[in-house]
Amino acid sequence: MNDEFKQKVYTLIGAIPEGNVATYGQIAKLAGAPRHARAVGYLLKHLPNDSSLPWHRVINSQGKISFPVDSDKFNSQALKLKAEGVVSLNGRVSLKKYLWN
DNA sequence: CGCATGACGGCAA
DNA sequence: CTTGCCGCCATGC
Repeated sequence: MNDEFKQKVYTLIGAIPEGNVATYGQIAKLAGAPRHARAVGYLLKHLPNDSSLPWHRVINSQGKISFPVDSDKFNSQALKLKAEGVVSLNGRVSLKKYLWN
């Protein structure tokens, strides 16, 4: 994985305004690598704790959080999204909230 | 180099 | 709406 890709992904995620969300696929595509949705997931997973990126605004194409519904990760992300006005009933996000569609 | 894994995506049943 | 399967790709062993 090249730095170029990383940088773009980080930039794109950082560019997501509050109240909006984007999917892994969209991020990957806009980063110039259409089939790298999983690579994006990899990057987020290995994100440094001190990173200020709004990773919680990145969800999967099903409009849901990519974590088991009862996990801690899920709860924390759902909480953040809720705090930003993104309706996430049982992990679901309104389609209107997507930034790039 | 081969094989398994995963914060994914799309499609069929 | 729920499952299952398969394609895709970076990583780690």
